[in-house]
Amino acid sequence: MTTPKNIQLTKFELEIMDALWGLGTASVREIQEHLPESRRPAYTTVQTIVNRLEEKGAVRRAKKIGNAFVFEPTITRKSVHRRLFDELLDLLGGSARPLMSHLVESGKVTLEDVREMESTLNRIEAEKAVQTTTADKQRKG
Amino acid sequence: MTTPKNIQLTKFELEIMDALWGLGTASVREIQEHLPESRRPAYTTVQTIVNRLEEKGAVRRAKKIGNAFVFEPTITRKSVHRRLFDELLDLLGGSARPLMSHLVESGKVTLEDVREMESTLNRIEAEKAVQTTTADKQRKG
DNA sequence: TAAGAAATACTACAATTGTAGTAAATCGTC
DNA sequence: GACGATTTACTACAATTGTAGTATTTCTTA
Repeated sequence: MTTPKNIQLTKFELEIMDALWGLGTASVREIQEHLPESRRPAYTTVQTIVNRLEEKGAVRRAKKIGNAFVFEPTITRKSVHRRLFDELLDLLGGSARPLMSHLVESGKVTLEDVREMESTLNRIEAEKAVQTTTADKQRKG
Repeated sequence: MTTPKNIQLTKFELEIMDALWGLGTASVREIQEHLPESRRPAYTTVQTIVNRLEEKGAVRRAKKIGNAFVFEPTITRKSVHRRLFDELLDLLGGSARPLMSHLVESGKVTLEDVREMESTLNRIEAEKAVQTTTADKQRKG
């Protein structure tokens, strides 16, 4: 990998990124218009944030159309979400349990979700087992 | 309830709160000494943060011992954690699924954890069913 | 009760963030 | 190629946050 991408994004910056991730690639104008009109900041405000995002290395100028730059994300939504998740996990003491309690208490998780989770875990376990077996064979043979 | 407790805490403020939650009740001095010595800020820095926490309504002066105030949290660790959790959930689009994927991918959740989660959910379902039945009876009776 | 220790109250200041205005460059079009 | 529209570049400023110093008050104890 080239850069560790340890980028800190503020809430507002995240919103802008979210718009950009949704659009794939966009000019400042497009980003601004893609924000919920309830609280849509001035054009130049969005411009400022996009510039800061560029400084932080979260977006880059992909090309120019007319006299406007078209920006694209240089970090994935997933990587950012994972970082946020990891940070929260860290705050909660590093253990997954409290997070799971919250999930259950929030009522946002169904039995089906959990069963899905369980089967994924089972699959992973099975894969690990296979790898172990293979390794054993190689050691022996 | 009296106050909505919609308190925004910064990372550092959270660290201070964490120390205070751990101690239960403490003076500025005690809080400072309870922080990891690797990055332990000046006494007056901690003092400033504690004052801001007081302004934000997250702590209160419980009493005075000698010439030092003893502070106590006015919000629970759990409520703050839940808020953080809800905010993250919101950022991830409000669905629990991505969070659960992250949990599995992080390798921090065991099959046992998930089974526990499942049984909790089952229990809740069962309780709901009972309540419904009771309500039915009451409607009928 | 006076001195020294400790705590508080108040002030300061730089970095970051939210928010936007203004001037200058550039583009499309008549 | 001049002009209006659009963009960008640059600047500004208040609020929040991290960080701590100094002055004043208050305790404790010799």
